Amino acid sequence: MSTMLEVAQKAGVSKATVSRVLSGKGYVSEATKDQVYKAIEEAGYRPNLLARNLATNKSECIGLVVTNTLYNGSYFSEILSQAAKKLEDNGRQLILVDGKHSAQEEREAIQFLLDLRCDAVIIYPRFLTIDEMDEIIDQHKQPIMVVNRKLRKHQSHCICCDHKGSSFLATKYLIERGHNDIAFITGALDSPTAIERLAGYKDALNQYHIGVNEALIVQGKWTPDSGVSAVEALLARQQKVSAILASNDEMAVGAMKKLSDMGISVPHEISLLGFDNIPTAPYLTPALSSIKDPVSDMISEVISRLISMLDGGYLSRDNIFTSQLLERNSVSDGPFKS
Amino acid sequence: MSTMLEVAQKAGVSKATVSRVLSGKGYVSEATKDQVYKAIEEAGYRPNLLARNLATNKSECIGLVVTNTLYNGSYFSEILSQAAKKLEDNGRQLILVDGKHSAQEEREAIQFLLDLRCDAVIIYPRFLTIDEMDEIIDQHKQPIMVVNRKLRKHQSHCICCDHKGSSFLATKYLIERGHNDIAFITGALDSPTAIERLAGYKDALNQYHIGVNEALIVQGKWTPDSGVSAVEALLARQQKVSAILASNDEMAVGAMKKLSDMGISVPHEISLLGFDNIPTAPYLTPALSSIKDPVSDMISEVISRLISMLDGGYLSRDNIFTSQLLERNSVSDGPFKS
DNA sequence: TTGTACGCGTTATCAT
DNA sequence: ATGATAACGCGTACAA
Repeated sequence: MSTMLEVAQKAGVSKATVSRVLSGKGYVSEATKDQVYKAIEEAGYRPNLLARNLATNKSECIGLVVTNTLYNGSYFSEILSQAAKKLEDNGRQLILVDGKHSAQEEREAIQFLLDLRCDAVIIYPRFLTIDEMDEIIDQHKQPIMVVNRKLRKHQSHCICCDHKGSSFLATKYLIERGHNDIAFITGALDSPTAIERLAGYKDALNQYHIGVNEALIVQGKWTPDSGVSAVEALLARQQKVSAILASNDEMAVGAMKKLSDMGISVPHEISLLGFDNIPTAPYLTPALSSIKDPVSDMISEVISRLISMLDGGYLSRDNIFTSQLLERNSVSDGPFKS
Repeated sequence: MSTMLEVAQKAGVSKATVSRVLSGKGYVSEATKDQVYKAIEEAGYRPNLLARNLATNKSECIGLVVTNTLYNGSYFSEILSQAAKKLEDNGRQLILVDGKHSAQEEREAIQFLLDLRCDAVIIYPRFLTIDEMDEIIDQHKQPIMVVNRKLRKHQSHCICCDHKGSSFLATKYLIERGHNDIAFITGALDSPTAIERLAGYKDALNQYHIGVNEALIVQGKWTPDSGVSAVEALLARQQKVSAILASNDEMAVGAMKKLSDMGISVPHEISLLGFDNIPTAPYLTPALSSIKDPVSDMISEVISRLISMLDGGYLSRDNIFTSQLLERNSVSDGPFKS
């Protein structure tokens, strides 16, 4: 690992000059510039980012915290893909660290990124509460953006979408197609998203004067397997069911698997809806792709915002993604039979 | 951002003492220890990792480079999940950076990680050649481990598995069930993995004296959509087909979608196999889950090795994962009908 | 047991 | 246009 000093000596100049050549800041003659470049080449020199970042207190990279329980989600790769691509265009590096599985560890992950002097950090939280995050944002100078949670205090530091509204629309869609007995598979209920989607379902039923039948609501855990179990539980309850709305695609896939094992052809005898739009799900039934995954859109938006904060001035929009997503989430018709 | 110096002053001691308290190295009396901790608390002090790493030339974290074209793969989340969990137990941080989409950029990603002084870096390469990687490993002191590629020179720095063998077994499985007209959907042929799987297919056919019919081989691109296209291409060729082997699950899913659109029930009229074992695929047909994804196993193994290199001495096993995987890849029976 | 002083590799502010 | 030199925040011999 050769240092700047070695390069300087090889080139017969001072450290300062080498630094100028590398940064492009300050005047330096073409002649010495060439010498320096040659010396860099010869020495196989690489700037030490730690030293540079220590001196400048910047790092040209932004951090992302995701709890590793979410790594399993099929849409997770989509998130990363989005984020990396967007940042790439901006010349910054995305670095991902694991939020593990507790509020404390999510906190530490954020700290780790900040301790590395990331220019900003994005968190897709799972355990931290809104108030905790508001507090964390207060305590740090670097921008900290929160995805999929509506903060109380720092509204411009978060971005979220209307899960309740989407769920409402999905339910409404089924109702309008003549379904009165719509079962609902929830996500894990420690998740705000799960709760909101459940609320949207209930709202729609109430609004159409159908009424909520608790026996039609079964608790899932976001996984395909829990979708299978959910259908089993549903059957055990002996309820009449003409449609099932699952809180995400993976559970919908599991549910469909179970139904199909029992000889029930999904697109015909029963309607089945999921959210998210994971890569392989569209091939299961067109109905599944009718609602787009909002998460990657949120990531995309948050990065745009971050970039303009870091590069441009400090404009602080309020979070407004809700209405746009609601619009997009309108359910398409598709070859649906009830 | 308070510094160590501030803490020292608050506690009425020197920087060195604070440093000792934090690191646990060297003697320090309980009394001053308490004072220091109190001062740390009051100041809300956080060690600056850049400074620390710069001074020690270590970082307690290891880097992972994955080309973002692979982010889309459904098994990608599995890789991360594995890696993060394993490292978590070891008290290290995993940081992921994007290898983007060229050899040059993969190179830069590795450099970035090294420049950050990661203790080691793992690369799941897509564009770098074996020789280039051997050279990179030569040039750096930090361990650089390569996944899914067999290096020429640094055999102990890579880990791979026998894609050809797996493919051979899968093909053999179909042959033994009476199939003589087995179509094969390749992956993108710029991928060594794709080529090896194709080779395994051909070997099996030859070994059983069935002979390779080029008209039954159709080129895919790893995606579900390309699986659909592949089946379409196959049909256009008017060949007799009783089974299809796809080079990964996503293409298998696409293929099944197409077949099912045409009214062909997959488990009955035709056999369909994929690799990988992605989360939602098992629900499509049991056949798809018959061959396990080797990638996350490789990652897991490489991390184990890395940990013993970093923590323990420098034992250098040769890469030997092949045989184990071959064993595991044996195809299960499942409700398969030909 | 604690403090001093120097080094880690850069950047940045002065002079020159 | 270029060169000293002081930060940046921390670790660590060495001395006390």
